[in-house]
Amino acid sequence: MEGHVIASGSAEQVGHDDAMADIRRGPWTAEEDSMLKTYVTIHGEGRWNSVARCAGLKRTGKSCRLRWLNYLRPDVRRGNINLKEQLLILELHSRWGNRWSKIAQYLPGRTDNEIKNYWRTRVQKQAKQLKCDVNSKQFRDAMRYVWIPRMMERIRAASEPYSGQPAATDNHTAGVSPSTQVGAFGTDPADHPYFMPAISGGASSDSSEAQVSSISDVTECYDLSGGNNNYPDNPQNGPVSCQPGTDVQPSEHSSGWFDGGDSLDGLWSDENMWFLQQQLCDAVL
DNA sequence: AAAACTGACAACCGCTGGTCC
DNA sequence: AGGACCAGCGGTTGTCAGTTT
Repeated sequence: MEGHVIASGSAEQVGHDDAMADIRRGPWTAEEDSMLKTYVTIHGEGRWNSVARCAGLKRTGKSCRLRWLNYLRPDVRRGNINLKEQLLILELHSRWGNRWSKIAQYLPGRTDNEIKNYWRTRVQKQAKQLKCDVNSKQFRDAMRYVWIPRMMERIRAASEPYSGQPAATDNHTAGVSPSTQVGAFGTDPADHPYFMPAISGGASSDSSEAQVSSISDVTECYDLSGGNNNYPDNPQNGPVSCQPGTDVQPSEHSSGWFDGGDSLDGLWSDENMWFLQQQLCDAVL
């Protein structure tokens, strides 16, 4: 769809010239993308207002910056967020809350906008299904006791190509009963071989600051790694990133539950939901 | 086949903090 | 000191493709 032109500037950063007179809004065209990309490639990022002006774009500097960072930047990754990335997002969000840009720093190629959208569309949806708030203790427990352990189990299974069970086969399809597949992790996170200390620390606290371990604990303990040091806070011991080359990918024979969307659906089957609600009720009582 | 609904994602908005003059 | 400008952040909305009815 073509973007439209507005007659007057928005309140944001009202400029001192009349460039605001015909600012385009809405979806970017291929031509605009090309103009912006060419300009930034030659002149570099920054000074977005002048980028917009000098590149001949009838956009705000803000809009140019956003388009570049979220879409045109060469290293931006597109496509489904894989399990490792999902796990990292859950972990980092449990620590920092809605600090999307900070979280995005640990997922190279992913933008804060993408992570924010993931959280809103996938994670909040599950909270809604459980009839609890995404920030509630109940939902955090659900993540801790079921969601994250299952994700880690899947990642582990995928990293062991043939250890008795196909790496990319859901327990449903593998014929494991619902009660077994969930119950195998127990109700005590400490029972679980992949229990995450970082998250357990805040178990009884609503404070996201409470008893958190270093980021490196998470990935070092569970070896999500592919070996990468691209971490702003801790370049030497930072968490292992989700580089394209180290993604957990479905095998040729997989049923595809490693693509972003399916993985969550599998985790939140009716049986799992029932189990979760039972657990949550028990926890409350 | 078409309308209604839903989910995913792109884009915008308001606000905040930093820098410069 | 304080105003103007700017970059960046997080929340929200708009759009569109896919799905369901």
